[in-house]
Amino acid sequence: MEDDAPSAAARRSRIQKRNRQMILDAALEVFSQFGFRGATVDQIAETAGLSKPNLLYYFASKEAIHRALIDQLMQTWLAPLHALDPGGDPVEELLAYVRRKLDMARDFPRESRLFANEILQGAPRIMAVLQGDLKALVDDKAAVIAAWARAGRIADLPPHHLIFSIWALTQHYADFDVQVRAVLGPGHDPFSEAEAFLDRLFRKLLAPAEPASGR
Amino acid sequence: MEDDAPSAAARRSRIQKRNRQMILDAALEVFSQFGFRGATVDQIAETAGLSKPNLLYYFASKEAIHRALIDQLMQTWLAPLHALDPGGDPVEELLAYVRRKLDMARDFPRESRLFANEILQGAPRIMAVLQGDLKALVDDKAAVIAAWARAGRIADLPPHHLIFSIWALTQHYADFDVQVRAVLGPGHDPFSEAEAFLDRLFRKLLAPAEPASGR
DNA sequence: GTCTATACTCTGATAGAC
DNA sequence: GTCTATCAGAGTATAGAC
Repeated sequence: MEDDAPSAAARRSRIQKRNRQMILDAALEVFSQFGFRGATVDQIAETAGLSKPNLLYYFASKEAIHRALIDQLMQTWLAPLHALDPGGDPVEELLAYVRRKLDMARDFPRESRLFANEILQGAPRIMAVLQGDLKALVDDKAAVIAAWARAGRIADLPPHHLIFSIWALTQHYADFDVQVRAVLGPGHDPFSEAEAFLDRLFRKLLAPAEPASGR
Repeated sequence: MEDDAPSAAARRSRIQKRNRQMILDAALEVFSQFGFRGATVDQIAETAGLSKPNLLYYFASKEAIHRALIDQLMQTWLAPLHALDPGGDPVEELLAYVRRKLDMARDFPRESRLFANEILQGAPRIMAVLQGDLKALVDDKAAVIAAWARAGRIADLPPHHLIFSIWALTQHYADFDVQVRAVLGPGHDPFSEAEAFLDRLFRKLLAPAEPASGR
């Protein structure tokens, strides 16, 4: 994506790696808040503590920084869903997935907002991934969930929309963080409250209509 | 917010009103996609079919257009929650609220994205509303929901987070529309599927632990 | 590798003719 | 009310000294 065979990353000095990482971190901060067009190289450079030309020594263009960030993001973004184990206990597997997604929202809110910004703008730079890798992964896991439902091990819900609901509910706490905090007021810990709430929500939602084992 | 007592709007000619509305519509299109900073006056003017100076004849600045849009938005944004009737049937009232919000997401996706963009950017222009009117309204309705829960008429869930979940799940279909469609693939109607799914989801979630009337 | 200086384009906004 | 022309400033990116 950026250089030739012997790997550009491998040839980088320690200071280069550190600066690249500082730039990417600063860019994440700025892009996630203002979107691609709303962000400026100046702002990123200042946040990174570098001069603008120096920043552009590391990345050829604003576009290149954004691409690097998005590429890096998409790799980790799909990981939690990937980990959904068809062999595990259905309810616990799905609840664990919810927890992983909520952990990501708490620990990487900027990544979540970067993604949200990209989608809001019509996903110009990641449409291919959405229609390709993401769709394939979701279809795959949706089939697993559908099989669980057919076996009566979880409620019979449309698997794709079930996955959407997990995304929506977890990412909301990252993307709409300021609104959540404004409405809750002080003295709340949104994410720990969300963890308990979402656990109850999905436990109740996923419970099969006729319990396999019951009271 | 913009002129003096005898109401600026009342004095406007038909053509002025029409142009103002065209500008606001174009601005909604552009701001909702790119956010405040990412949008350009040029782009709005072109979308509206006006020259840039002509557009700036109607609105003093880019900021003024955005403010007009946001003011207009916040009025309608709170209406669906306002309509939640403490005297109605709890489950049906909440399901009707979900349906209203989903209808808004389907019919006014740009408004939803404008709001999302504003929140993602830290809500600089609407923080006061969030902490003021919105919080007051949510606190009020949360008390209603809490009372329903205490009476055993719905499940005992944290009311604020229940409201957040309604926002998250409905707005997701507007804000992340391109992702939803990319993942579902062709031949789907996301909103009608969502309507059925969310109805089931909240019906199941809200069902009280021990049914008041039942089999 | 990093900086200063600068080229050049885009953007918000205004002046002034019609 | 609408347009052409234009300004000042911000924006991306590059040249070239160190």
